[in-house]
Amino acid sequence: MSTEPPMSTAPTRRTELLGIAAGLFAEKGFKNTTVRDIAEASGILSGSLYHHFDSKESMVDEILSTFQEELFAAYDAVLGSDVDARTKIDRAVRLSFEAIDQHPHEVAIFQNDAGYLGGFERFGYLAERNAQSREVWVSLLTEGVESGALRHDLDIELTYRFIRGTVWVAVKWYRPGGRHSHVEIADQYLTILLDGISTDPQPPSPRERP
Amino acid sequence: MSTEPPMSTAPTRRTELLGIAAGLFAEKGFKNTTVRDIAEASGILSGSLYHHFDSKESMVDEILSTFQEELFAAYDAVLGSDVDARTKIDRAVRLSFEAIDQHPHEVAIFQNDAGYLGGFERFGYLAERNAQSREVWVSLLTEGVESGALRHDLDIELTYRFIRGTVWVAVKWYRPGGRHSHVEIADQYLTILLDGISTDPQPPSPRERP
DNA sequence: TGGTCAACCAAACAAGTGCTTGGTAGGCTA
DNA sequence: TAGCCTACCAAGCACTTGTTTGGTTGACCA
Repeated sequence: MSTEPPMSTAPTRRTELLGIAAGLFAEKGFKNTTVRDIAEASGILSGSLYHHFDSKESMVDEILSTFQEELFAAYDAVLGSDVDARTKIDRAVRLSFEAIDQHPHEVAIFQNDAGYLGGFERFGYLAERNAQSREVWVSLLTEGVESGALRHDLDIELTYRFIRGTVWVAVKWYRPGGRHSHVEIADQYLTILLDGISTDPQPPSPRERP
Repeated sequence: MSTEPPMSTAPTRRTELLGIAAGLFAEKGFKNTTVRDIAEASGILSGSLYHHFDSKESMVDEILSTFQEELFAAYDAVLGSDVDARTKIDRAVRLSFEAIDQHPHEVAIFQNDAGYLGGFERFGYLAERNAQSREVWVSLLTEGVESGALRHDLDIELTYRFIRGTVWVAVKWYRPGGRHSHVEIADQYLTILLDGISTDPQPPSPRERP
């Protein structure tokens, strides 16, 4: 928004600094990260940051908006693809875990600081993206129920919230290169989400309580 | 820790202030809430808070430790109860959603600020409680698999993380007195968790990818 | 050789931060 | 009535915060 990002793929100092800032924001939170922290991690003084960015806020802004744009383009591609509902849900889940794998800092910042940042007018797009995400999932789940792939007694709103929560919270414990790849995690979650953890699946009628 | 809490059930000024602080911490985060915010919401000046507490940190400390003690006592009761594994899991899930209903501020603070606070020696018990929570769920799930109630191919560690994520993240959208009661939410989640959202449950073998 | 420019330094400023200090009003009790 | 205690005020201190300003360095280029 402020300075023109370069078209080349070579990382400029600007993008380098953004990466360092993203790591700190993700680790300690936006408010808890000082410009002096960012500067020190970059090997410069805090004032020098203002040669590249006009505020600390504009740093997160650029980090988040860039990421969100990419992410939602991917969601839209899934939503518009010509496959059955179950496959779309499968792909959307995998897409999310893949985003956590490839952009853990950005996801963490959004997960932890969207509430605080959303209070500023400048970050109004965060709430919009949130609504957009809801629409994507609700329409996927609705399509699934109507096509008969998903149980008819599903509360779509709640199901969406469950899925969203489980998927994105994973950024808190997932570590790239750790015990499970993001593909394995998506496999496991999809199995549980679609078929449950129980050995004796019961017909989709209200279960009795123990 | 500092001053003796009263035994009576009548809310003293101290507990009243703690409640106000908890609400602000939950809404804006610990670091983003100033002692002047708390004082203003309480109708006093910031310095007057230090008649009741010796630091802002000790306020969250008391808020969190009190809650955690209560919560884990309840978990221990479930773990030690003489019922089958599936019932225990059912109860543990319901217990968690009930905690969100009755202590939303405390849960939100733990959810949002445990990472930051955990860095201080004083809050080491947060990590301990985390480990304790893991042990509770891992033993519940293990018991479930061994008793044949749960699929034998479950990755217990991942399943625990999925459950924990879904349950506690609900504090971000759940509102007491809202569209769904915490009991209804627990019903829905247990249905999905145990039996899945799919209409045609497949045998617990590795599913093919689309 | 002189000019331009990105990248950075050194030093400061104003606002906000948690917390301290000395004092006071009013109720309770001996 | 005197003493004590809880709850608070008024004012400030030391420090941290994001940000600004004017200047410096070195690479590149005509």
